[in-house]
Amino acid sequence: MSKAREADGGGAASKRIHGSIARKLGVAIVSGQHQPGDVLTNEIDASEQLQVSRSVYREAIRILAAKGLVESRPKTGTRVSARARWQLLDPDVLAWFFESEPSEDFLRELYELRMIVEPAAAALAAQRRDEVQLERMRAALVIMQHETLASEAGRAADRDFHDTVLEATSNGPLFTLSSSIGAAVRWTTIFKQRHSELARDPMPDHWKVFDAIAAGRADQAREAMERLVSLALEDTRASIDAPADQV
Amino acid sequence: MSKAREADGGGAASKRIHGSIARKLGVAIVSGQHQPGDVLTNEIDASEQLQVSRSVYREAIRILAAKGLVESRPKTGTRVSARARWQLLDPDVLAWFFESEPSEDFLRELYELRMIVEPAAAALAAQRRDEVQLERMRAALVIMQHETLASEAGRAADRDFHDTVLEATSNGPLFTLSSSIGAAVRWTTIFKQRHSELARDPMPDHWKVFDAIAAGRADQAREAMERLVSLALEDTRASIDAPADQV
DNA sequence: ACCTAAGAATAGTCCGACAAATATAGGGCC
DNA sequence: GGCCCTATATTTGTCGGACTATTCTTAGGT
Repeated sequence: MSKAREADGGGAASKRIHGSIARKLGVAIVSGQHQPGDVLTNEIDASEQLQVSRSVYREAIRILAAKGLVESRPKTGTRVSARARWQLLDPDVLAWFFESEPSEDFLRELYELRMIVEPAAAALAAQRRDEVQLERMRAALVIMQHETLASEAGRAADRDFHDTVLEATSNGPLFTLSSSIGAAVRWTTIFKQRHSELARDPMPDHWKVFDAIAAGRADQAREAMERLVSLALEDTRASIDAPADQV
Repeated sequence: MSKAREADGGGAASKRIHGSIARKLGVAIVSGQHQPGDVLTNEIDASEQLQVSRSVYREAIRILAAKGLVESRPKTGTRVSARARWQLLDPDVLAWFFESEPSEDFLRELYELRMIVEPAAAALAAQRRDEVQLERMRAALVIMQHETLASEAGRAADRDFHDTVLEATSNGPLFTLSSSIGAAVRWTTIFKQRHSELARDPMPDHWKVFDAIAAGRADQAREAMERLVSLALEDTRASIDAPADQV
């Protein structure tokens, strides 16, 4: 599982060298390979081992520090920060988590967050969405229905739907969570698909959310989204507990 | 208002030069001085204007890029990203916002987020808190009661209480929001205090939340926290709408 | 036993050069 | 005349090395 993952691994962060170094170190940290408190190899040796210049290595460290994963001080060196300081909702950090088979606990916690945020967001979206957003939600669900979650296009449409709901809240900080929730949706969906197709058809739940938002019924939208997320959680949990099909 | 602000301005990020440059640019961006889409001065000229080496300037840019504020590409240069990409919940980004008088809309959005997250967190905390966390909440409230929100110690205790509630959810991603919500609490409280003391005594609301969490009553904790946040919102709104006392 | 000063290790900063990427403009071809 | 392709200029990206500032540690002095 430490093999190159093409889902997003070659994507945004790893075009430049400093980005790929940051990703490599980030994955090593969030996967527990470097524990909080551990001191990293000093810049000179580390950059030598990684075959990059010290400048590049330093820029990678700056990225990690900006996301709360490490802290640097002269003489002491660069050490992994306490987990409480990690920006777990940062899209990159989240992506790094999912590059190395996250723990079941972590998945559960993410679902818990979705369970808090998404129903409330759906309620706000029902009150504030405009026609353009509504149309985008509808289009996303249509694509999702045709393509199913087995294809990347279908999964992208799923994320697009959830993103647009967040966007329709007209709440900037809340919308920031869409990249986090989107990441959670993306990876957990892949987990589900990895096992047998015992997963239920997700479309009826999605349409109910959409209809409520379209009708402007906040409470109904909240409840529909609650059902959607909790059912998704059940499916994910089932596919984790179940003996793997193709390991 | 562009004067050095000592509340946290000289604190964590600005000891090293690259940190202070990142902060300076970050503030310029979130305050609208550089609009999304704008291209920043090229590295050579910019570092010259700022009187720092190009390496330092580049590390500052890496920090901003890690937080989603800018994107760099050869030939095109470094440009301010669309607002939707900004990691608005990052503690540093939030701090930069509050260094330059955030808009009323932004405050309202943050309260809306608190209104979604904190009641749910209180409910979870009621079910999961351990004795140590309970004791820390109690101690924080005692300090808050003695010091009042007029002193920094009192405000720190207030933040500590809210932090501990988040922590008691035993949910890592959720706890990540504590630094964001803590920042919101910190600055909005200062706003309230800036005006006349028409603010209500916040202690009864806080104690009700505490009692519910101590008793393990999830629903009661949720409702108490809902009241607490919505009353705080009212106070903040009132002190913004009211003619300023000392401008 | 405690305080103080010297030393060592590390990140931080600076500089200058070259490489890679990419948008743009210009020339050649159809 | 219009389109494609190539050359070029601009900007970030990468490199290597030197020197500085910070701070932990250790040895020495009181």
